[in-house]
Amino acid sequence: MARGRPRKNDPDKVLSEALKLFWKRGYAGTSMNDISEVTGMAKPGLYATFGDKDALFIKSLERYVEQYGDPVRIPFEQGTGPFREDLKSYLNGLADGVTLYEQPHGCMCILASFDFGDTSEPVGPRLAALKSKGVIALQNRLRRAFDEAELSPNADCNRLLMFLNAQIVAMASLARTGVGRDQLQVIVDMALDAMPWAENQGKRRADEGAPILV
Amino acid sequence: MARGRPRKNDPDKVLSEALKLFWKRGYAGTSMNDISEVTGMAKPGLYATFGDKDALFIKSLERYVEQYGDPVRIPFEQGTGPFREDLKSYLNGLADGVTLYEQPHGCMCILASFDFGDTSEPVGPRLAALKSKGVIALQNRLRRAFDEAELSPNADCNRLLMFLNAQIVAMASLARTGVGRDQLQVIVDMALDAMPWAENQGKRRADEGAPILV
DNA sequence: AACATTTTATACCAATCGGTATTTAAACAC
DNA sequence: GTGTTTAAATACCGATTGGTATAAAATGTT
Repeated sequence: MARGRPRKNDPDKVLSEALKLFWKRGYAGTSMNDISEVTGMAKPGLYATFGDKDALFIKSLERYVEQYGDPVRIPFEQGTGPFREDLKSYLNGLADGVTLYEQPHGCMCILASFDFGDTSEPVGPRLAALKSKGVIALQNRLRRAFDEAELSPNADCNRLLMFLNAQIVAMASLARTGVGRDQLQVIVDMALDAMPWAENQGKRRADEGAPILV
Repeated sequence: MARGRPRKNDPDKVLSEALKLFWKRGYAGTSMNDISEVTGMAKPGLYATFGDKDALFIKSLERYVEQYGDPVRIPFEQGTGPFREDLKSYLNGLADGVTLYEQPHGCMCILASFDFGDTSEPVGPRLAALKSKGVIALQNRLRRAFDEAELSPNADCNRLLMFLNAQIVAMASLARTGVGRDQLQVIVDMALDAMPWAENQGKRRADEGAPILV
């Protein structure tokens, strides 16, 4: 065993609880005293273990992405199934992620983006990097689906990227403001139906022709 | 003229500048000292004129909606033109509104929703009422377009309401995180193209058939 | 000029913020 | 046992927060 007085608090658990506090109440709404009380680790211990508040917040963000984002994003990015199924799972997974865990809900990264820009040091740049992982995953999977002819030859991947990203941001934001999982399902379904699937891959409603968002 | 020492600061101008500060830096990020410094009205004057910080914030929210929301929403709700044109003007007006004025951009109501829920007194309920004005306008105009057969008979107005609201929330949130006006145009155009317009009203791209979001 | 009225300006309050110095407790090495 | 090492706990720091007591300045009224 290591020398010295043994730790009372597992830093991993402390970080996990700090994450939840920041996620729930935001950066400004969460004080180091709050974190100390909830985790049981006294303030000097927090500072010795994680650095200052900014550093703890950044570590919380990274942990958030690792714990709640990666398990949904990575299978999507590497998905081999039909793109429509991969995208469906991804969007449903995200809808779950922004509604099922903490209250109030939402995405911690988007919440943080409202407080910090993408530039203000030291949180901004780190946050921008984390957010870009999602956009890049979407971009890669979208491009692959296009190359494999799962999308219409007329599809514009850049515009679709923007559109899908918008649906994701909307779900996260709406969840934060109290909209429930069932309402997010409407967004998921409409986004899927609105995609320009290749002719032979289309699974559109059979009872009619052109209009999609019905 | 009224008795007593004349006012140095016009309360209307003070409120207008307080609004901009809250819009730019959020509730927690804006102190009464900040507002005092920027407006030139000393703190006791602020409290005597507007009440406490919550009251000033609520008045700022109402002023924001009145000054930046109503001029875009009311013409849309009462619009008599083709629905597609009214909606196009509305979405473009909102895209302008969340990018052209303050930096960082976004919608002050949605920003406030991230800090306060729709329930926490005293801001939450007032905020929910302001936000509902937008949803109700959308609902009314959508219903009218459906009744006037500008939308497909198969259209589900409740789902379309959710979808359009999502696009608006997405634009506001993305603008807050730094996305520019030109990128929001993609969302506007795609939302318009994705709507289930009635056959004779459709103004879809002529070069192809079914897929819409291209 | 003297008073009443209203708003200004200064200074101040307790509470909380992020962050730290200092002491005490609990382990291992010898 | 006596050190040494590591972490916990208490108390504290200056700065800032939302909010206010108090007094001075500027007007109209008499």
